Amino acid sequence: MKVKEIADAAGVNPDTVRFYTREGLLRPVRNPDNNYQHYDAEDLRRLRFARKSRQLGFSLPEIRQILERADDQHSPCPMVRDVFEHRLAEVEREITELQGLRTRMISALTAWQDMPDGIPDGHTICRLIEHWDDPSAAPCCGEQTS
Amino acid sequence: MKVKEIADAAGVNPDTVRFYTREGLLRPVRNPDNNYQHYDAEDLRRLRFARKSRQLGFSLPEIRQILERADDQHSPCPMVRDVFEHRLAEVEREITELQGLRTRMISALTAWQDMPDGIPDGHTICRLIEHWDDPSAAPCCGEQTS
DNA sequence: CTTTGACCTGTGAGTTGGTCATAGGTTTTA
DNA sequence: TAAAACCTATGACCAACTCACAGGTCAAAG
Repeated sequence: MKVKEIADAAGVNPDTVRFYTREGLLRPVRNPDNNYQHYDAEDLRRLRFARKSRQLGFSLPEIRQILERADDQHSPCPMVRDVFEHRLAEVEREITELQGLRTRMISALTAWQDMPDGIPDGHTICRLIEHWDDPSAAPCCGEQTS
Repeated sequence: MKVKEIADAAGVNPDTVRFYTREGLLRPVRNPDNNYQHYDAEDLRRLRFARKSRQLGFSLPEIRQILERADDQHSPCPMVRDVFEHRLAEVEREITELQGLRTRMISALTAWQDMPDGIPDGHTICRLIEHWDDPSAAPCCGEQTS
């Protein structure tokens, strides 16, 4: 298969195939006549696997690691379970964070209904935002939230 | 105030101050003697405003737009309300998506408890992932989910 | 007076996972 | 035979910073 063929077969952009090849996830053979890359069924399996893994939140280095372990005839699955559980915890943390943000935004919108728009007066840019209370900000001195 | 002073006052990295300055969010005056930037109380207000806006999910171009409107003595608040409501909808969409992912991950982990690890056999890399069912994938031909 | 340390400057690179543009070579189709 | 569709490699671009580098400035301590 040539680049566009494998890309279509997996439903991705041809540039993604080239990118994954550069990253070492796919390993085509090169035709010396025309310098084209040639992908086989194994590459397609790897590509589909990589895409599924991406949907599950794995990073490209993690995926490459899994593929390399599989190449060595080791079962990558225990590792997959491990990374997967970490990823699940992260997803849950993100959900909690977003829900907190959502709650704060809704209460801010409610509070704003009663506030006039106002013209910037040199001390206040937009009181909607400046008077918005951020509970996640440290209430104490010299914070560096980054 | 010099860079580090305003950065400390707002609890951010000095490089962030320089970055925001390059981006036009802050407008210090330059001391011709030593070529240093000099920030005043207005810049500190703008910086704090920008950081609060970032926490609320505004992008830097949006923040710059709000600040420019405030400079022109127009009230940016109606615009803020507008962008804010869009942002809220987006946050809720993200929450829904992450919750769906979480559900699928948990059911996958449960299903995996009963599956053997297996050694890669040239057809399967890791059946944990390859046999994971993605309900968000289009069931039909030639998808391009990008 | 000099040195040390903390600060300042601008520029450029790195982060993540691709996507797009460009310029030039090849193959297929009309 | 010429145009369309493909291939190649390289590098820029997205967001919002962060960090590294090389060189200039300044305050206090020795």
